[in-house]
Amino acid sequence: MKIGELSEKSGLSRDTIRLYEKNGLITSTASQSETNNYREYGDDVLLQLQFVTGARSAGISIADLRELMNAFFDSCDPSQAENVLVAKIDELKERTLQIENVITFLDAALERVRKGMNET
Amino acid sequence: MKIGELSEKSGLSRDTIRLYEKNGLITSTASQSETNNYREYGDDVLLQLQFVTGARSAGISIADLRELMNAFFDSCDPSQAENVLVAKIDELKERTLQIENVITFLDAALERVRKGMNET
DNA sequence: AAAAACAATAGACCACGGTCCACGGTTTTG
DNA sequence: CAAAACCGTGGACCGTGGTCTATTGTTTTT
Repeated sequence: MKIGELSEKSGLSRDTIRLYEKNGLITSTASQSETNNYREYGDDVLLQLQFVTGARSAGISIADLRELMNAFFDSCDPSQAENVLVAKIDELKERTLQIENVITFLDAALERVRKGMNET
Repeated sequence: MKIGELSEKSGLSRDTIRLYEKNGLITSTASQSETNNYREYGDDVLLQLQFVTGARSAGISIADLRELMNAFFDSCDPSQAENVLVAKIDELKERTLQIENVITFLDAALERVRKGMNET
């Protein structure tokens, strides 16, 4: 499919898709026609974009994502890949801890607010 | 304490502390002396900064944090505060889901990489 | 063929979060 | 007192992630 359709299906703007591709998060196959240089995407790219979108909204940077992609697809140095993966997993677990910390705090605040409302 | 000491204890730069204060995440009491306008911070600010730092590293924006602070301290409209809190909590839970999603994916990738290494 | 819709590229632009710098004032130290 | 260390302010600056625009080229539609 071409970028417009992918944009439609993924919910991302064409610009964002091109940005992701430029940063190596997705790949377009060589264009079909000889007369244009339109990007052509396979269906798998849609799944990849869904993953990327989730990861981005989880706060993972594009650079990190690219590194992860490389670790995932690139078998040239498996022990290196393993290191990257382990490091990122740890980082993400740490992040969830922080978030849960904040949630706990907010829950307490919520409790407090609700009590205050009843007092009135 | 003055900003230098707070910077020392919090591990944040003076600039960052001023930025946070400008954005309403912390508050300094009026300066002691009449001749200067140095900021003066209470011990509680250190705790607040720790919270802010955790929240920031969890990917919560300064603007959101300010909103949360307002919801927390400001009792002028409790039901409004409650709404904000509930919304943010939901948002954070959603975020943890996304992160766990990514972790699962990375765990699978890790597994795969390790298998590949044994094959050799 | 002509118009409309789509695509590529480059570059400007934006918000965010944070750092750095230059300047001038204040306090502390020796 | 003099120098060093500290503080405040304003503005420039930077990287990140994304959007918008202008220009040009291609495909599709009528």
